[in-house]
Amino acid sequence: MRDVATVAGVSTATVSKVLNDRPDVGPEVRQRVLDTIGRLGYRVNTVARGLRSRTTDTIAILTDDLEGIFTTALMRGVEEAASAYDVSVLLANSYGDPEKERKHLRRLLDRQVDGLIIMSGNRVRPRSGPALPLPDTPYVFLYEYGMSEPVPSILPDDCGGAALAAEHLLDIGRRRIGFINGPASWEATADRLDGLSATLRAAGQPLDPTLVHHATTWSPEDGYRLTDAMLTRPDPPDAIFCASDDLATGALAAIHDRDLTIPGDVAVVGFDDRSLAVHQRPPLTTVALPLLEMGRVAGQRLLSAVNGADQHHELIKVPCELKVRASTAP
Amino acid sequence: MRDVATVAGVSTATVSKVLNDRPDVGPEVRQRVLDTIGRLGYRVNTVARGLRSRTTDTIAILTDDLEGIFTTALMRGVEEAASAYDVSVLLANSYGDPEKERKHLRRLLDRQVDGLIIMSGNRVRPRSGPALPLPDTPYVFLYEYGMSEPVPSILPDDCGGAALAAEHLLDIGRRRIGFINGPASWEATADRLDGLSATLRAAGQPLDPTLVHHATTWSPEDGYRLTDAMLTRPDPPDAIFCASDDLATGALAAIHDRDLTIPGDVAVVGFDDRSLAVHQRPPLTTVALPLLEMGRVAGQRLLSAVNGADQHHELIKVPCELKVRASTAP
DNA sequence: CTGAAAGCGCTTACAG
DNA sequence: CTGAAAGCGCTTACAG
Repeated sequence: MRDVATVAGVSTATVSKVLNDRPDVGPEVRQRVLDTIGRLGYRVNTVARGLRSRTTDTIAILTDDLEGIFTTALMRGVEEAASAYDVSVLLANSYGDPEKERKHLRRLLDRQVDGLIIMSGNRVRPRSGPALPLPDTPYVFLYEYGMSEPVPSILPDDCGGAALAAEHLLDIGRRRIGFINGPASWEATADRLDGLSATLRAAGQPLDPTLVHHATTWSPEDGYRLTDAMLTRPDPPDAIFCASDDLATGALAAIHDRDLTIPGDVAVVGFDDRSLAVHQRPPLTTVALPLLEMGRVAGQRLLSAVNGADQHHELIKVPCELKVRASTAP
Repeated sequence: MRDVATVAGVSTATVSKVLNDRPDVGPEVRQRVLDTIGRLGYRVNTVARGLRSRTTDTIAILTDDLEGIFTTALMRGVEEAASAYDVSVLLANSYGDPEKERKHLRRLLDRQVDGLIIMSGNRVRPRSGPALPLPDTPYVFLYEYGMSEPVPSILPDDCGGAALAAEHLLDIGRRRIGFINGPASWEATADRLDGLSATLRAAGQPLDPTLVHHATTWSPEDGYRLTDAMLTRPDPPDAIFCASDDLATGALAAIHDRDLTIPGDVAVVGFDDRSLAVHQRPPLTTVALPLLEMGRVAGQRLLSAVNGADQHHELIKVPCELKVRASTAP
């Protein structure tokens, strides 16, 4: 920078002003400085800038599960939002261990990160506050939520997603809708049941409680078993909504094995929109978790907090999207 | 830091020495400083340290595919290695776009990262050098390789992995081994064929060329089709090795559908060890890609380069591991 | 063994 | 509109 100043015949203060697009620089001086910077290939030292300006243009993702099936899509959303503002993203993995979380937080604070995204790669559930108090550093929760911390939590709208599935099944004329829910220990399952049941009730087609099952695992095997059981009834369902694509995969197999047609005899809708959904035979209609968008929202909310926006306790539910495929569309 | 110095009655230079475990501090002074640091809850400012010491204890992962199926495991390995040395990891996603890669590199260099891991989340293949010359910043390639850059590339040992599968099948007495390879445009497929064929030849049981197939996609459907074709032969194989778990999934289904037993009539081995492998019926024996270990090795090699170790052009092949499950073990 | 001084590369009041 | 000066919070020769 001193070199640039010397060559351009100005002070380093002026170079700095040009670099930071300050208005108080004359146009011809600005141009001269810009030219010199280009000619010399000068690049700002972000570390020095950070020391002086007390802001590092860096945020961190602290996750409990770097290998969760939803982690990458969430991270990509965050990275996208951050990159758009020339903010870099640090990655830290706590493995869900509070001790590791504390160590990472300490390191990240030492590094003067501007903000933190505390993220689960796993499932929506409440969690306690950060393992270290963060009085001066904004943060948000992503795909999990705080109970009382004065920050937003970014979540999928599971209830609304299930409602989309319900409306779609009603639209295509289904009247007996079976529901295979996931393990009750997953909070999202309650929301998905609520969305389905409220929508059907509002349409005057209340859910038959004997057609509602809680699987004990998310596996295709459970989906198969529960679907098969429903198909043996004298009054089998004409549609089955599954709370995950894995369950739905099992449902498809069970329907096939009984030589029923999909969606002719039984329509099937999944949840999540994992990559396997589109590869089913027939391709599976499913409710897509808005992971990318959730990541983006988390990044944007965090960055506005970094820039001084107020934060308060808040659950932000990002809408899901229905992907209609052949398992409901003949 | 000045506060600590004042309270402990020493100079900031001494505090710094204590912080950095320099030997030239008296034991009682050291203890006094340590106590004061604890009492005041002092934390070093990494940014200031970085400015002065010209090292940031930060490396970056620059990937072309943040959502690749192998990305998270690779990243976790890198994160683990870095964390062990108290080094932080920045994440950047180029989407495989050289222009984006250049932009990210520029930003990362401005941030004075100590080193870079240039990673594919996709597949092994050669690539050109970094989109920006990196004269002063060490880097390594991960899950892809440079043609001539003087740096190591960390890759899976596909050839050795296929050899493991071959040895295992010979061990359990199989003599007619079919091979369903992936699309030839993936470099790894050549290595996997080599490993299989060399091992069988060495054992005096050369591969029957009519039992070697190149699928056009990695999909279960292709695995099904090619397996089914082999099973209609008068001399069907007693084992099928597939170059991916997805292909193997199709193979399992085809064998089932012909009412043959696994592994009794036909043993099946996959490749990759994706999570679906263990959930097959029967659970699938497969060659595990050493993703975690590859990430670790990449991190360690990079960090030793950061610490001054010499680098040269080198392909580091990390051994795969055979996971024996019920599809070969009765 | 300890400390005074310089300096890493910037930005920011402030004076002119 | 431009620049001299101070300072962000550390570390590092160097002197004692």
